[in-house]
Formats: sequence, structure tokens, C-alpha cells
Amino acid sequence: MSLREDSKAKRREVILEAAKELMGSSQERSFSMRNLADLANVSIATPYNLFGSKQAILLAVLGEGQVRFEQALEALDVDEIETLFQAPTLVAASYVENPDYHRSLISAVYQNGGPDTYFNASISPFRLWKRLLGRATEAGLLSPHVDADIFAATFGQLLLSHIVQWAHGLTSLDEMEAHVHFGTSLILQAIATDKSRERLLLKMKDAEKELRSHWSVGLSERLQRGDLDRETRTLLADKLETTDIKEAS
Amino acid sequence: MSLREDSKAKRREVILEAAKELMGSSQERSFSMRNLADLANVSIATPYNLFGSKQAILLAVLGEGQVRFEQALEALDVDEIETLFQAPTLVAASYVENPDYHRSLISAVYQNGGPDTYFNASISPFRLWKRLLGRATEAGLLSPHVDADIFAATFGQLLLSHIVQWAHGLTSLDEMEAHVHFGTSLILQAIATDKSRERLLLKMKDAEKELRSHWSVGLSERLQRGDLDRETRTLLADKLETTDIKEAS
DNA sequence: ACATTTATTGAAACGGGTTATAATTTTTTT
DNA sequence: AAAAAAATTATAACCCGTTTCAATAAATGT
Repeated sequence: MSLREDSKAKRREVILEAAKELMGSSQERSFSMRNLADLANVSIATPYNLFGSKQAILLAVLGEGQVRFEQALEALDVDEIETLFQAPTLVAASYVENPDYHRSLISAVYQNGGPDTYFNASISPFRLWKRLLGRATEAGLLSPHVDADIFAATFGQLLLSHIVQWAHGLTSLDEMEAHVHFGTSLILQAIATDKSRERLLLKMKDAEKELRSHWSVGLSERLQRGDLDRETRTLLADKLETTDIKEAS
Repeated sequence: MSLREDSKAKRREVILEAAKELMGSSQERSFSMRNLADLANVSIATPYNLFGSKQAILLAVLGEGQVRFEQALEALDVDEIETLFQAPTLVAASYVENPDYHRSLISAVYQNGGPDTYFNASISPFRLWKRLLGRATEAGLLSPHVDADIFAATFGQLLLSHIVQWAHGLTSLDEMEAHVHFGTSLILQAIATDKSRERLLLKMKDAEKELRSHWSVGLSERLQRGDLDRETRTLLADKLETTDIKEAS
């Protein structure tokens, strides 16, 4: 490796480190390109030379996490179906340590990201899902009568969309996990075999119970926060009415 | 209604009209707050006084479309299951007339939107899904052994996430529709009755066929656009390899 | 060593969302 | 009709991501 590329790689790393630090301490200094350049002791132009854009930097940070996530998921000592259900659990577990960091990371990626940002973030895990689903099929836990690519894409989309929803502040990590579990058990039931059908039904019931316990709580919290307009409050009240809990009769 | 509130409402409408016009002709003038103020013949400060932010304006425009969508969906003369499948079809049909307009609308809402933006956009249709799913259950087409609220939320999330994906430029409207159909048929199969099981399986197969026809096409288009980095191209090549079409042996 | 290519720097600028402020207009109150 | 309250205006400013550009530094080739 030439000296030139070497120093470039070093600079890249310095910038990524600064980016992570800047996202971690989310309060004091905002994660702006100027702050990033300051913290990394480089000119504002350098990050653009080395990465091209802010989203590219965020995507690089996100990518590191994805690699760790995939390794952790593959290292699990559980059966093929359980591995699929562990995906959101692992995500939640890794986010819970430093929620602000991950929230601002994902949020920024999906706020500043163009088409390719979204694309990059969804294509990378795709191969993982396909592999895991393939193994579950080989193990006789899933029926092969469905297109593997398309099913894997559906699964990935399910997980991703709920992660984004969490990052946007709509759900807690527990809810995110339960939502993905619920959705996963639903779609897997469509291709379940006799060996797995009952388990999946149980998984669904568990997720349902968990979600039900969060349901009215999350809504009334929002109602009380008061930063919503009148129209939204009306909608929310309606939504609450449909739940088991009736606070005022 | 006082004269003051009346003129405020009038101004609000003028601004919304200008916003729609500005989004329609997406080329010449960009949809900036300054352009919007110019076109509406108001000061730059006025939209902020009346709406608070750009996202609020976009959300208001989006809301009008949602109302029209819900009315159109309710007016359909098809059975309860088919109504659910018509949802993405109606969305696609209404977007196809003016894709740029809707794309920039949705894209902007979900790029500039904070928590409440996302929240507002997803809670409004919720009641509709719950109602439609309830009717399908009453008609004996779906089994009632699942929590209605949670299932409705899952369905809404499915549709929304694929619409956002389209708005971000990842899928065509046809693909969006097929993706939602595929996902819908999957999750409905989990609560299907004897009256609906076969239909849903057919729906799934149709969607699968449609998606399969788009699969490699969309990917190779992206490969040839060339605005992707090397890493992404490698991922894409891998993804292509798994499909039926092998261009170079 | 010298010349050439390449990367980094600093600074200014662009368009964008948003906010603040003071002046002005409009509506309501009396 | 005059006084008080409220909304709109014009304007400047702030921070943001990004680009541009000449100047400078560093690494490479010969």
C-alpha cells in the first residue's frame, strides 16, 4: 500500500472516530460537518474529499455496526427459526446501551439520505436473510414453496421499517422488538411446516401480548406530552377508545 | 368565525395551493420556503406563522390526499379481502398521474419530518385499516383469533414502508404494489379462514410472479447507472448472481 | 534533487430551513 | 373615530450541507 493511500486511510479513520464521538455526545455539539471537521482537526473540505457527503460518512459508521450485527447473529447457538427471531432482539440489545447514538445515526441516515443511501442500507443485510431463511428451509422448518429472494426482501423490509420507526421516536426498543416478532411470526406462518407451525403461533401470541401491554401506554403518553395539534389529539383519543383500557367513561 | 380567523384560513389555503403548484412543476422552481412565499405573494415569515414549519405544510397537503384515498377505498364495490388488496393499487394509480409531485411530497415529509410527522402520517389511516379488517372478519373471511389493533398497525406499517421506499426511488410503482400484495397475502394467510385461504395463496403467487419479473431488471439497471461505489456494486453483483438471469458466464 | 502529480487547506459562496426584530398594516375593542 | 391588540411584512441573521477555487503541502516519478 502506497504512503499516499495509507495516509488517506488514516485520515478516513480519524474522521470516522470523530463522527462516532460527535454522535455519542449528542447534546453539546451538534453533528454538523463543521463540527466534525473541527473535532477531527481537518478542513471542512477534507471529509468531502474522502467520503463525498455526510450520508456517506454516516453510512460507513452504520456499516461497521451491521458487520458486528451479522457476526453476532451467525454466532448464536440456537436453531434456524430462533435465529430469525433473535435478529430484532440483538438489534435492541445493541441499541439499548447507547440509544441516542444509534437513534441519531439511523435518523440522520434516513433524513439526509438519497435513493442510494436507502438502497445501500437495505441491500447489505439481504444476503444474510436469504442465507438464514435458506438454512431454516433446509432444516425442514420452512416450506420451500415460495421465492427465496422475495421472501428475504420482505423479511428485511419488515425489520428495517420498524428500526426506522424506532429511530424516529415512535416506538420503544421493546415495542420495536415485539412488532418485528409479530410480523415475523405472521409471515413465517405462511410458509410454516408441521415442524414449526405451533412454535410460530406461540411466538405470535407472545408478541401480541407484549404489544398489547405497550399499546395504550404509548398512546396516552403521547396524548399527555401535548406537543401535538388538535387534529392529532382527536385521532389519538379515537385510537385509545378502541383499546381495552377505558380511562374515563 | 371572526374576520381575523377567516383571513387566516384564506391565507392558509393560498399557501397550500402555492405549495401544490410548486410541487407539481418540479423542474423550474424548487420547492423552497422562499419560492413558496413568492408564489403565494406572502412574506417568508407568514408560512411559519400559519403552519410552523415546512413539514407541517407538506403534512397538510399529504393529509388532503389521504382523505381522498380513504374515500376512494370505501367507495369500491368489491368484497372485504379485495378491498385490502386494492389499497396499494389505488395508491399507485393516484401516484402514476403525477409521480414527481407525490414523490417529492412523501420524500420531503419523511426527510424533514420529526417524530410527530411520522406519527401523524401513520395514525390517520390506522382507523381505516382496523375498520376494513373488522369487516373482513365479520364476513368470515378472516379469523378473529388475533388482536385487531395490532394486526391493523402491522398492515398499515407494511403499506407505508413500501410507499416510502418507492418515494425514495428504490422501487417502481408496480413493484411497490406487488410488494404490498405479497406482504399482505403473507400476513393474511396467518389468519385466513377456509373461505379465504386459497384466494390468498393465489394472490401471493401472483405477486411473487410480478416481483420476480422486476427483480433482476431493477438490479441491473442500478448496476449500469454507475452512481454507486465499488462496495455496493459488489453487493449488487452478488445479489444478481442469485437470480435466474445470468448475463455473463 | 527536481518536476509532477495528488491531497489538503482556508475561505468564500450558494441555496436551504428557520428565527428575530422592528415597522407596518389590519382587525377588534371601546 | 380613536386606542389597543394581533398579524404581516421586510430584512437581516444563523446554522446547515455542499461546492468552488486558489494556495499550499505532501508524495511520487525520474
